[in-house]
Amino acid sequence: MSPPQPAPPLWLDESEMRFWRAFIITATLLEARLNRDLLDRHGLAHGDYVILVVLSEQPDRSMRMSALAGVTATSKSRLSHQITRMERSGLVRREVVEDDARGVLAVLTPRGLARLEEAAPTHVAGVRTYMVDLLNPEEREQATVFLERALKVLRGAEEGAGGG
Amino acid sequence: MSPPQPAPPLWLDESEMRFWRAFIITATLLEARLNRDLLDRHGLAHGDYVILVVLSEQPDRSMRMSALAGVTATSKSRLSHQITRMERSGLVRREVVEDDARGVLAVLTPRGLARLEEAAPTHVAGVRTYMVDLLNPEEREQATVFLERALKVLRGAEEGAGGG
DNA sequence: GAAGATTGATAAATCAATCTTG
DNA sequence: CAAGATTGATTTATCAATCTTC
Repeated sequence: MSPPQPAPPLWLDESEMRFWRAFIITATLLEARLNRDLLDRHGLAHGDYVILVVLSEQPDRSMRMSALAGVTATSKSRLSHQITRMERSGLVRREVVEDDARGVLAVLTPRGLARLEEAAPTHVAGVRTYMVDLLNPEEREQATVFLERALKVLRGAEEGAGGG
Repeated sequence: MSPPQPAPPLWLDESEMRFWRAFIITATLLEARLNRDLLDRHGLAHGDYVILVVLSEQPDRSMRMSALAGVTATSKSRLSHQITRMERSGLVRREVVEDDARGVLAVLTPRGLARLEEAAPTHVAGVRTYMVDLLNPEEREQATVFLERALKVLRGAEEGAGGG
């Protein structure tokens, strides 16, 4: 047993609160803004865009459903519905995995790739304007270190509470 | 007219991309985790919790709908539906504004306050564990400065594209 | 007619249950 | 029976239209 530690305060002080609010509101507004820009100019939701990007980066332009869900931080159920919609729009197609008939591959279609390339400049411009341009490289590096630390903690916390 | 500026690159480099992904995925997972913790332990959605907090901080424990929508970064339509649900659960009530019969006040009820106080420790613990504890005060201050800069840009970008 | 807010219809996300293969 | 994924029912979010008051 370790000696008794002072418990963390039960409330956030003003500085902590300011930080916390800035983070959560910024994240909310940012996602909404990128989503709106993509939707208005290219008829593509931000969520769909992310999936297209991830698939496009794979050597075979495809990924298993569960892996895709993990990378994009969405539930398997939600991803399944989403891929169904994207399939209907011809952006991706499903394919059964060789050697494991349980597995399903989401595959980027030529049409999906074309739509991605069309929308990418809008997205990149948004990411620059609302985020990247507001930090110099050193600050960005620091921020990334912090965010990846948080990511690690959050990924750890995911275990134990099922990801539906 | 200013002299021609070099255009920003059309793509994100690896460092920018890493930063961007870390941000968006962290934000997604964080909101999901806080939501889940509150829901599982207190039957309260994170969105509802935020509204309760904001109202509780007002001198008269109330706020106009449009102001509340602005502060919490949600659309007026969405807020209206949400307040209706919260009203049904007895967490808030609506009240007409004096001197402007168009205005509606969302008012925190005693029951809403009780539920907030009950849930707060869970939320605070989460915010500490997943965010605040991962930065020292100086880093946090820097991060806040950046986030508030982003917030300003995003709030500016909101104008011109209506908020439902 | 603009500001403040709500409504009802459609679309998307969540939850619990299910199906198939390993 | 666990892993991978889907389905259908319910809940929540979004969109366009509307209503009332200034």
